[in-house]
Parts: sequence; C-alpha cells; structure tokens
Amino acid sequence: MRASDRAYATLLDEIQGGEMAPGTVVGEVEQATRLGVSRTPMREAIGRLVADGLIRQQSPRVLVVSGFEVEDIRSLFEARRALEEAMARIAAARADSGVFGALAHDFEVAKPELGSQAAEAYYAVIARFDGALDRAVDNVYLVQALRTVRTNLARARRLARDNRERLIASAREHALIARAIAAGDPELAAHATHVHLHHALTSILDSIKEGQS
Amino acid sequence: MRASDRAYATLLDEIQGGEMAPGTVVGEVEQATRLGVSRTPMREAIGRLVADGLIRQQSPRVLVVSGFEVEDIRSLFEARRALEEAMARIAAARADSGVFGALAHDFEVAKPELGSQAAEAYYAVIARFDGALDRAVDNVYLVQALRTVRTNLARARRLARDNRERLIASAREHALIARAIAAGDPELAAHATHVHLHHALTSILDSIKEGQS
DNA sequence: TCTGCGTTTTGTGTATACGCTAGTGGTGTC
DNA sequence: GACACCACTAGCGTATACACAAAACGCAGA
Repeated sequence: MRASDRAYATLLDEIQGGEMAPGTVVGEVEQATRLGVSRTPMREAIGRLVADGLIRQQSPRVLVVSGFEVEDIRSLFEARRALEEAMARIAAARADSGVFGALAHDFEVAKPELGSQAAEAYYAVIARFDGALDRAVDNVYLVQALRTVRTNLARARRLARDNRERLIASAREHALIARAIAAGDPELAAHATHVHLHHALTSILDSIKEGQS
Repeated sequence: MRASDRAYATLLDEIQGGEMAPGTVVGEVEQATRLGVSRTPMREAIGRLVADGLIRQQSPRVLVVSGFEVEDIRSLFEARRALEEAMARIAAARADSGVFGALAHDFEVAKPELGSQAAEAYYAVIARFDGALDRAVDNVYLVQALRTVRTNLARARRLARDNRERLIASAREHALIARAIAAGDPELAAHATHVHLHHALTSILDSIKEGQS
C-alpha cells in the first residue's frame, strides 16, 4: 500500500470519527511528521480530502477540517435523495431480480434491534445492498457522486445514535426498496427510497436536537 | 497561477478538444517536459484529471486518456438527469423569481440560429442560467457532482454538431424551465428539465449516428 | 502609545534525486 | 525452435532541498 493511501485512510478515519474536530488546522509538515510520511504523499492525501469536502481552505495558506452542521446534513440528504432515487429507478428497470429478491429477504429477516452484533450484521446487509445497487446501475458518474456523498454521510452518523425503533423501520424500508427493484417497479423503488431518506433524515435531526437539549 | 493549475487547464483543454485522443498514454515525465513544469505539479494535475474521470489507469503503471463512447454519453445523461432535475426542483421551491424571470425572458428573445455570434450569446445565457441555478440551490454536494458531469459533457459536445432546429428548440426548453422556476413550480421545472435532457440526448445520438454513416 | 516599516519565520509551491517495481528483450537451455 | 529466466531500462512513489510569499512580531519614529 502506498504511503499516500495510508495517510489518506488515516486522516479520513480521524475526521470521520471526530478525532480531528472541525476547525482543526491541517498543516502539511505537521501531519506528515505525525504519520511518518514525507510531504509529497501527504500533499496528495490532503488534496483528496479537499476534493471530498472534508478539508477546506480557510485562507490562502491554512487548511482546516471543514465544519459539519445541521444545514450540511440537509444538503447532504438533498444530494442523496437525487442520486439514490435515480439509482433505485434505474436498477428497477435493469436489475437482476434474483439478487435483489435475496437482499429483500435478508432485510425482512434481519433483527437489527437485537444487540450490537445483530446490528453489525444488518449494516453488512446494507453494504451488500449498496454494492449490488452500484453494480446494477453501472454508471460511474452516479456511483462516483454517491461515493463522495457517502464519505460525508459517515460524519453525520456519528452525530446521531440509531435507536431500536428506527433500526426496525429502516430494515422494513430497505426491504421494500429491494422488493420494488426485484419486481421491476421503478416508481415504487424511487418513492420508497424517498420515504426511507425522509425518515432517516428526520431521525438524525431529532437525534441531534435531543442530544443538544 | 500555479504551475499545477496551468498543467491541469492545458491537459483538460486538450482532452476535451480531442487533441489528446482516447487511449493516448499520459506519462508524467513526458507531459511535464512538454508543458515545462516539473513532475510534482504534473502529478497533481494528472491526479485531478483521474478524479474527473478523463484519465484512467490502464495497468498499474500506465495512465491513458479514457474512452468516451455512446454508452458513456447515456451514463452521463442519466447522471445529468438525476442532478439537474433535483436542482430544478429545489430552485423552484427556493429561488428568487426575479432572476429566473429575467433569464426566461433572455431565452425567449434569444435567436441562436442567426449565426455563430448569436449562438455564442445564447451559450453565454446558458452559462448564466447554470450559475444562477448553482447559487439558488446552494448545495455543494449537488453542485460539485454536476461540475464533474459538465466536465465530461464537454467531450460529448465535440461529437455532436448543433443544428438550427435543435438550437431553437433548446432555447424554448430552457425558457420553460426558467419560467417554471420563477413561478415556483417544482414539478414543472423538473419535468421540463427531463424533456430538455431527453431531446438533447436524442439530438446528440442522432448527430453521432449521422456522422458515422 | 500608536503606527508603519522591516525583518524573520513559517509554510507552501516547485524541482530534483534516489530507490523500487514492472515490463520487455535477449540469451541460454531443454 | 520454444520456453524460461535474468538483466536492463523506463517510469513511478517518495524524500528532500530550495525558492517564494505571506503573516507576525519587533523596533523605531512620530
């Protein structure tokens, strides 16, 4: 693995995990020394993080970890809705119904509310679903845009803790989306995605509001 | 201006303009020598072009200008549809109706069919419209994704020559979209965008088919 | 004491050198 | 004659040195 990849992965983790808080100044030399790489690969890593939107230029010479406010979460979900609705619609028109039928079944039998191990298994199913969607749609532009959105989404997840009811509902929503894709029903797939994202966003915003009060 | 920016701009131009044909091997040393910069800024420029999707890795050590086939154009328009429909919808819900009313008027009085100067003026109106849309939507994730799509779209434009009828129709379609946004009608804005992109894609594909025959 | 100018320091942009890896061509052996 | 192995070369990843620019601090003068 290349030094620039390691530096990117490490910084990404630290920003997503909140260890590097928004506003933290990211100096080339400082980070390069800390992570034991030289400035050149560190520059590349920082460049990728800037492109991802996780680091931004505060002034001509200082880069800082970008903030992540409630308004950013709304923007993120707007973009997510545009991309994921389109993906669901296209997948429903094209996809192999076997794969999504199996995924729908997995969502239907998932019991993510039964402890952290079950939740992990549920997240793994979601990851498989996302991967299947990417392959079914087979559109580099959409997938690439969604990758950036997902990278930023990881930061939102940290702000909100999933509760029991939300996990159960989320599994049901995913099951419906997968069923709609398997059935070749683009409108249902898109609208079920819309509903799912609406609930996910509402849940995150409620969770943040609770956390503040 | 930084050397890496110059190198990026130059290579971008050459790829979009077709001077560097798909499949052309892009060597760091070769390009750095040719453009009179050193390898470090050239690496950065190439990295950005790879992120944009204009250059891709053919094998572990060779980068080539990526191909741009009919299938890529379809993918591009799928992504464009997802993003621009969402943008139009959001802008209609939010935008200052004065700005888009004025743009609608500009589209209505545009006569892009009257020679290349009039066409240039028309393209300038489109650029202003795109800019106004970006500002109205005010969503970095959507705008960034659309920027990448537009970068690739420039390659498609070279493959298709706009004809008289298409230009006239395009102006009318844009006028309708702008009017819908100004009127605060999200569904009409989105569907007019859909119609516009459908016609634009059809026109490009027809134009390519003609060019081949 | 405040303001302005100069100097120093810090940090980025660029250039270049070094080392490693992969690819290719040639030679030797079976 | 064909296949395999070794060596050479080309090109990339990384490190580092140098240059330049901006910001901050200090000193001096008003």
